[in-house]
Amino acid sequence: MPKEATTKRGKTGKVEKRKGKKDPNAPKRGLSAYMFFANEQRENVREENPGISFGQVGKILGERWKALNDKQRGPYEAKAATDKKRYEDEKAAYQVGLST
DNA sequence: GCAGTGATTGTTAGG
DNA sequence: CCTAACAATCACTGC
Repeated sequence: MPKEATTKRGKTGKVEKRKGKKDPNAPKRGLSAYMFFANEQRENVREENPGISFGQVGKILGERWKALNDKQRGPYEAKAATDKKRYEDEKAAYQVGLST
């Protein structure tokens, strides 16, 4: 079941910006393909839709994201994977400080 | 060995 | 300052 549409926020509806800190270094994870995709589309989308609020851009961005083909998401996923590696570094260092 | 869980990431916009 | 839809993620953890 926990395989719904990935649109599951917490419980009350909060997803990001959690203040509760549980890890000492909190290695945070890497970004996601959408983050990189948005980084480029944000300029393009907002250009085609000047004056629109986030509600529009946000949704449009999401639609365009999937509108791309798997190969188009490739470069984005690639960045996501690269960023993930970046996180791996923190995680590694973060673990080192834990395993003592 | 398996399962799901939570935490996080970035955009824009406005009160 | 923060949240909200939009999407992916995916490493970590517990028995």
